[in-house]
Amino acid sequence: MSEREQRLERLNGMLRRRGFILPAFEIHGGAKGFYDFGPVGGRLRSRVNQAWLDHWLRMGNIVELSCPTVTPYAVLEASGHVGEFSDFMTVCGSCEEASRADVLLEAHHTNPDALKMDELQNLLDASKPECPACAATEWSPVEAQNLMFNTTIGAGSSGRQGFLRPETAQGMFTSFNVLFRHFRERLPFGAVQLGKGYRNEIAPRQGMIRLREFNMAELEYFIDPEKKPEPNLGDLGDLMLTLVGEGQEPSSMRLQDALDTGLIRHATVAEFIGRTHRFLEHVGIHTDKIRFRQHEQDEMAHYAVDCWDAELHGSYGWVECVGIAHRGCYDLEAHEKATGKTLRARREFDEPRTTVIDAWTINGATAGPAFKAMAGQVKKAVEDLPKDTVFPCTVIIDEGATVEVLAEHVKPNQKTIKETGEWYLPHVIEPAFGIDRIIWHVLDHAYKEDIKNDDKYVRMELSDKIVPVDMAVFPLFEKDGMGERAWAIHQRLCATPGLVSMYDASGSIGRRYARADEIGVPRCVTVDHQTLEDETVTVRSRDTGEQIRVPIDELC
RNA sequence: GCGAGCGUAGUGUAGUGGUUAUCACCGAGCGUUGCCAACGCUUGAACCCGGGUUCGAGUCCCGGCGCUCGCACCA
Repeated sequence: MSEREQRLERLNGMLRRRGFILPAFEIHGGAKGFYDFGPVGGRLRSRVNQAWLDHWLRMGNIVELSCPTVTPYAVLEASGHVGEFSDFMTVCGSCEEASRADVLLEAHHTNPDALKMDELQNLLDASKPECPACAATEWSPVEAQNLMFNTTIGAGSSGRQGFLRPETAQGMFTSFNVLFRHFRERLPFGAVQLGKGYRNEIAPRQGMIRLREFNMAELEYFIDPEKKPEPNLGDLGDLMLTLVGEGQEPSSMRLQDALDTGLIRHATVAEFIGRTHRFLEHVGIHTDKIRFRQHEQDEMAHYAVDCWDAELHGSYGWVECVGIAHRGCYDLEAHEKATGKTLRARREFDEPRTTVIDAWTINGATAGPAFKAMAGQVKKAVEDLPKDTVFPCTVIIDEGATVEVLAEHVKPNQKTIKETGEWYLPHVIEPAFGIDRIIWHVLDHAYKEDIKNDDKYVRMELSDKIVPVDMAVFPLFEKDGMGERAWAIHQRLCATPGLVSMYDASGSIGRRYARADEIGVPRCVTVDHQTLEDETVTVRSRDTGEQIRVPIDELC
């Protein structure tokens, strides 16, 4: 086993032992792809979440949403997830063998793979294929079976099919009109959401890297595709980043240069790459272990137009932890199509545009009875004819048919249309963060093994911004009133909003410092005899071991 | 999903069908100790689950679950 693998085993053991992250439901045999954040990790996770929220909310045009994790079938069908992630299954009523519905129906349809679920159901009911296992012809209702977790919304036969969401994004897209009103109809703006996402992975691996239930944090940032974003990135532009362009070797360059040379194709994408880098650095990711990699064309998800991943380097090599995707108008358009609702923003023209129409249209009173069902298409065709058309004439309508249009069917069409603006589908830039993967790398990067007295001495060099425990309070001994004094200080610290303290009185003082170092407590407060006399304590720093004496009142 | 290996206290482990399952760290209590994993005593805690073979199973067999790796899948 390599030294890297041994370190990984020691790290994993410590994370379990000290309550950072642990396999879930272990006393029942465990469940693949599910982890608990323990008594230490739970606080770490919420601190990282809060840091992430603060990071985006400071932009000033971002709001936070919280949408359900249970999502109706139709939403994810519209988004493309059902089609992209699903097979349709049905179970034999006799032998309970599961079969793919489209495969059963191959003899009854030229391309059953393309059918929607209800079409498959209808065809299955109509054609009654034989079960390949037992030749029975009774089938259970068709169900979508894929990487999304299935569930039923409501009871019994009145239940609707739904899924646990595979991403938080869709709830933000379906909320677009609410967001648009909230922001006084002015783009750009964004919505963020922190929450659980679910994917029924075939093979969860590598601990926290591939989970079935995971913490996601996504920003959907809506922009006007015709309005060029500010090409000057300001101080973000000076960030030196490791970038891996499509088909290229990694190279280090200024973010502004990457945008100016066209390596990064869109200024807002570049801006978010910079902001993402800052966030990762803020929570304690080592900047020399961050790189941004552009997706290959054939690698991009079904919705993406351009995509960069933030990859972090750790015990599992380079792992993608953030995806920054230019999704175009894919999602809003998809939900528009599926629902018939409008999900658009308004763009006012600098000058009102007037269109003068001086041509022909149909005369409804005569053309209606003459063309009946085709009248609508005839109208469209006639309105496309030039002004100098002479009737009667032959026009070609949509379906390729030709019709004879007489003079009595038409009348001159003269009008002036004034438009002050237009409705358009905004484009979306989406930074999507895998919080668990980021936390894993925060822990991996913070884990330090020093040698002390020939032993490995473990210290988590976590950022103060996200440490699970801010201070630990120790009585030198639990006697002469030192224990009571220390407990009172501990309670006072815990009563300070945003501060977490830990009390520890067991074992020698050195052992307690070691325990605190192992979970990354930045400062340890020790109550000794002098405390009882002058109300001061020693404060010892995690990374230097230095101690200073401070009055209790100045602790917080 | 397929194949291979593995599964013993909180952690790391020993255990070649036969006592009360080994050792270390660890946790808790007491004592000692005036600030960096100290020491002594006491104590806590495990054979993944289920079935089979056997007089007897941690050990052998079968199934499940979990872990690791490879392939496949996914992004």
